[in-house]
Amino acid sequence: MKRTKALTRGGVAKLVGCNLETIRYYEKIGLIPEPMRSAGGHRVYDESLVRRLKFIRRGRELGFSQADLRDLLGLVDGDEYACADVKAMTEQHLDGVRAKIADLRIIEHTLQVMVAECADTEVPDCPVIDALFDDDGAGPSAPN
Amino acid sequence: MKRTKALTRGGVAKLVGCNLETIRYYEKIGLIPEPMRSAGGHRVYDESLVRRLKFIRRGRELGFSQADLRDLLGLVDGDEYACADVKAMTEQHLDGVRAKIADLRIIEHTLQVMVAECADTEVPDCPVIDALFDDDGAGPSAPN
DNA sequence: GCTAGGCTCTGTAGCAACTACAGGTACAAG
DNA sequence: CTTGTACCTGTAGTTGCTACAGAGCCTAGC
Repeated sequence: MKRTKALTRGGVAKLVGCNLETIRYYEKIGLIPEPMRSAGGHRVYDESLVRRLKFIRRGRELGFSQADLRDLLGLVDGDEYACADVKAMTEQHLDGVRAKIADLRIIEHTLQVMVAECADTEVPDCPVIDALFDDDGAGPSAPN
Repeated sequence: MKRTKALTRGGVAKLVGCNLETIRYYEKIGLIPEPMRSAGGHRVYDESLVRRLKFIRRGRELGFSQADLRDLLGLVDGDEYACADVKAMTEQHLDGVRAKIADLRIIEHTLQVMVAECADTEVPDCPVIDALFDDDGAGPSAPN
């Protein structure tokens, strides 16, 4: 009893919840394998690809880069992946996330101070503009 | 007494602390005006451009997009800018920064839990991988 | 069986925000 | 006057997608 009813790209996109072009893109960059084709050349997917795509999308949601995911999937694709490796990668990624949060908090604070200085009166100079012109080094380590 | 000793692009880059190609790029996208040229075609800058570039770099450090900066600079370039507008833009940006922080904190928490579940023993399944395969909706609103 | 429409195919270009390179020219120091 | 550095131009690469055009497939209704 095969219930797989020939998943199309659009169907997969709907199941996974991503843009259908994203699937072709992931194929191009090698995150997912090239699927079977119908007689007319249309892609035909199976459940395992949906699973893989969900893994990728979830990883992306959590901020893993394509390179990270390539590594993680490489481990998963192996017969037996090293749990310690996965943990190490995740911890490293976690460090990156924390660094980003720290940077953003500095930015938040700086912006907050800038806004707070605005008296909303008709002062000749805008404190926000002044703050932008004066580079007093309250910037994060790596912007964006 | 003019002390402006014909700033070159490299000199400006050094003063501002950015890549020299960035300057040409900002010129291309219209964030800075096209400068004077020497007889041989080399760009010649003055102090006002350095000031403008520092403004842009500082804004970028604080996470303002090019579009934001275009708007801010548009206000500054006007004879008299509306302080309230600047404040509104900054507040809006601040909201965005806070949203990003909130998202990253969710990610941080999720990753932390994933890592914590790793017992570092030889369990057959890796909890991190499992967590990535199971999409239980602990993702942020806007990834990246 | 046939047709209309919707889906999918391909390659390519675009977004942000830069960075880097190649091949050629200007300029400044010695 | 030569040499070496800095600059000039256009273009391509980065990450992570998204959108388009023009063609071809596929299927549901008749």
